[in-house]
Formats: sequence, structure tokens, C-alpha cells
Amino acid sequence: MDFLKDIYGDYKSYIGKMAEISGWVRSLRVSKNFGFIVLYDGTFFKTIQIVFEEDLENFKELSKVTIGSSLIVSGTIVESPGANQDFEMKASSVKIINIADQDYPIQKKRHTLEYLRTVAHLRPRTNTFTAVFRIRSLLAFAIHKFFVEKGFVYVHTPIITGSDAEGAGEMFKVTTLDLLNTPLNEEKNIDYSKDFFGKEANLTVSGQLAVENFCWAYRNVYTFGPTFRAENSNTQRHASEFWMIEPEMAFADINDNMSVAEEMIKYIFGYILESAPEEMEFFEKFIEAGVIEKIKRIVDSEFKRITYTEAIDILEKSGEKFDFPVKWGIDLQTEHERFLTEKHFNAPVFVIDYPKEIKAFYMKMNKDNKTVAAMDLLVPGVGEIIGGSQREEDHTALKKRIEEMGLNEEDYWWYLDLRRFGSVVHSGFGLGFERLIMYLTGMKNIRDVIPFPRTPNSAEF
RNA sequence: UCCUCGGUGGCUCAACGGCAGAGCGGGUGACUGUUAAUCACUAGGUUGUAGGUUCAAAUCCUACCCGAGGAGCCA
Repeated sequence: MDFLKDIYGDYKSYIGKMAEISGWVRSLRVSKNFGFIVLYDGTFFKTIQIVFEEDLENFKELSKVTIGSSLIVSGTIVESPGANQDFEMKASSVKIINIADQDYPIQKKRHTLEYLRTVAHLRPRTNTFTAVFRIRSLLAFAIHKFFVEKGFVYVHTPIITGSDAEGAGEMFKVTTLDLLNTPLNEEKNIDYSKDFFGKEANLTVSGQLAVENFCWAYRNVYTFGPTFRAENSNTQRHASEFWMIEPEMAFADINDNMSVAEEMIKYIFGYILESAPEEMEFFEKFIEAGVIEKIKRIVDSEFKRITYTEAIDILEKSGEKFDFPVKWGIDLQTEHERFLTEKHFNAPVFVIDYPKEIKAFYMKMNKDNKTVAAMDLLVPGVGEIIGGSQREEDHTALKKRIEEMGLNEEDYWWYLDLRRFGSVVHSGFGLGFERLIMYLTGMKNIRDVIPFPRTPNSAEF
């Protein structure tokens, strides 16, 4: 068996030689005495054109195969007289493996992405999705490669968490209790001591608190896995199940944090440009004109770094009319973020040192006692792609913050312990894997970069 | 969750109170190099669901369901 990946790698050495290819029909055009089949074999983004003539014993049968059918084709690789391909295969025999039923939902025409979501089991066969999901795979590999090369240790933080205090959003409950007959305690609340884990359990919303513990063992660590948010958010950028990359570094402050984030983005983007040129060309042509140039510019550019206070200043002086008035202390709205990254800088920009009131309890208090060492990375088109911070490493200060935010100290006993046994300055961030894919490919909806997306009211497949 | 727009054949859409249509796809046939091939013929519909108004509803009204865009929450 020969593979398109290899043939495309050096097609000239195949010219005039026999080859055998197995794959699926993407398109078929037949005349009286000959026909063309466009075949993909899964190993490469590009397809091969099979030319077949009436001397084939199953010519009649073959000229009736449907889109999606599977074939094994033997023939000679020849230079193609056609304009759209350098080479093609002249078939000497074609074995029909399976003829797709004629109601195959993927047609030889453009479908809307919304329609393709309703046939998510079939959409990876289309050009768009075959490209998206190959990029997704390569990107995951590139992330591991980057961190491993830098000496980070990959930590598998739990998916089911006994902590309901990760502080990043609504959680999905994990239970084996009979929902029609839940045991109640004396206060008439659900008695979780009777549940599977003997306590309340949830799907994780973030691996951060867990991964921080491993910092004290390996210095530089990261977790990369699925996370879950039971938020009823219906946007192009949110899903109920998504993947996050969360590095955490000991002896690293917020500046080190930004440097690693920037280095990582550049590294993985460079990796994709190199390893998936065919897919990127496709996105350039059909999804977002200019996307390749956009990614190249990121790889070569210096990310901007401004403080929240400077950001507010820029927004106030911009003369722009915002729906939400700008004032020091507000949380930046989508329209503000977009203005900064798309209009003002037209580049990725780190915004740091946010007011403590609008950020999480574990973030390092700055000397001004008003702001914390938080950082968000904003990118054009997608908005917030990274959220991170330097962590509060002082035991007393962290306890105080937990109290101030009205949280329950007991829930954080092990997290607080880190600050008692060899505490150090440390920092980390969370990167939305899907948002990264969206930015790279130009795909506009998170549902179209997840194989089987989960969103409110939608868990088909 | 809120605001806006939409739901008509397998897909993409038209018809916007008065005969439910087109292109693509499917089927049948024609065609000696196609590239989303081309050409001819043909089958295919309880107009998202449930009510209501009307002589008459895809079209107007009400509720619900589903989808999209925007907002909030965030990654």
C-alpha cells in the first residue's frame, strides 16, 4: 500500500511506477468512456485524481459509485495534463470496498458549518474539518514538545475533583446517588456522605490549584487536559467541555510568566506553520484571508505589555464611544479588549496589574495594595486567550484574601499548606486550547474546533 | 440568562394573506481530459411544534422548541 503523504513528499520518484492507494471518494466526474475520481486517503490533506477508462472490467459499476464510497485503486502514477495537480493515477484496477448509501449527507458542494455540526460524526471527512482537527492534533503535540524541551514535567491533575473551590466557574456534579431518592441529612440537604466519594464531587474547572503543588517538587510543571464549566454561556468562544494548558513555575514572577507565555505562543505557531503548510493554505484561501501573514507576524513580533492603569488611560483618551463607560476599577469589557488589541495595538498585548476586586483570591498583591499581579493576553479576533498571575506565596496574606473574598478557609487547607512548607515566588497561567486553534485557523466558532462539542443543551454524539 | 434575527424538498434559498418554486444533491440518459465538469429528463413537501385570527395562512397573532449573531461569565 502507498500513502499520499509519501507520494506528495516526492512525487517525481513515483512517476511511471505502479502504486496502490486506498481511500474514500470525495468527487466523481464521468464521461462515456472515462472518468475522474478525487480520492483522499487520510494520510495527507491533499487528494489524488484517479483517471479510469472503459477498459476497466468494472467501468460501469465504478462510474456509479457515490461520494464517500471506499476504494482500493492500483495504477500508474503519471504527470497530469490538468492544471490543478502535478500528478495523477491512471487506474489499472479498482476494487470497490463499500458503496456509500445515496443519502450520504456530505455533498460535493459547500455546506454551512451549522449544518455540518448536525452531522458531526461525518464532518471530519470534509476539507475544513480534516484540516482543523489535524491542526488540533499537531498543536497539542507542539505544546508538549515546547514544555518538555524546557524541562517542564507534565502533571495529570484530576478530572473528578473533591474540591468545589477551584474558583473558576459553575461546576458539574459527579454523583451516583439516586436522583429520585436522594438521602437527606438532618438539615434536609443532600447527604453527600452517602455518595460514591463520601463527599461532594465535581468535574474540574481548572487544574491550577492542583498543579501548583507539583511546583514544589519539579519547579516547572504543566497540566494539559479537559476542563468543564456548567455556565449557561452561549457564545462562539465558550464550551462546557474544553481543554486548557496550565503551566506553573516556581521562582518565577509575573515577568517570567509573560516571557514563557510569549515564547510558547511563538514556538507552537512556528511549529504549525512548518508542519501543516497545506492546511494553513486552505484556511488562508477559504476561512480567513491573511491568516498566514497574521501568524507569521506573531512569531516575529514583540508582544506589547501594559498595565491595567495604562489600558484605562488609553481607552479614556481614545475618543471611542463605548457602551460601557471606562473608569479605573471596572472590569475590561469585550469591546474594550477588542479596541486595545485590534485597533490600538493591532497585536497581542499583555495587560497586567488589575484591581484586586475583579481578580481571583490567589493572585499576588502588589505593593500599592490596590492591584494584583494578574496578566491577561489579548489577541486580535479572539480576545482573551490567556489568563494568569503571580500567585500569593505569603501564608498570612493568602489567608487574609480568602477571608476578604468570603471564601471558606477549610476548603483550601492543602493549598495554604504550600505557603507553610518552603514557600517561594511562583507564577502560572491558563491557556484556552480551543481559542488557540481558533486563532490559528481563523475558525470563528469554538463548536467547529472540537470534535464533538458540548455546549448548553447540546451533547449529541 | 438577556437582546436581535431566523426555521419552506437531502442541502442552500425564493415565494411574505390567494396554484409551494429554483439551484445544488439523488435517479435515468447524453458527452473523448474533467477540476464544485457540462447538457437533457425525472422523483422528491403535513412550510419547526401546538393553538388562534381569516372565506383563505409558509405568510398575521400567541406560546413553546431549535439554530445563528451580540452581551454577560470566562479560557
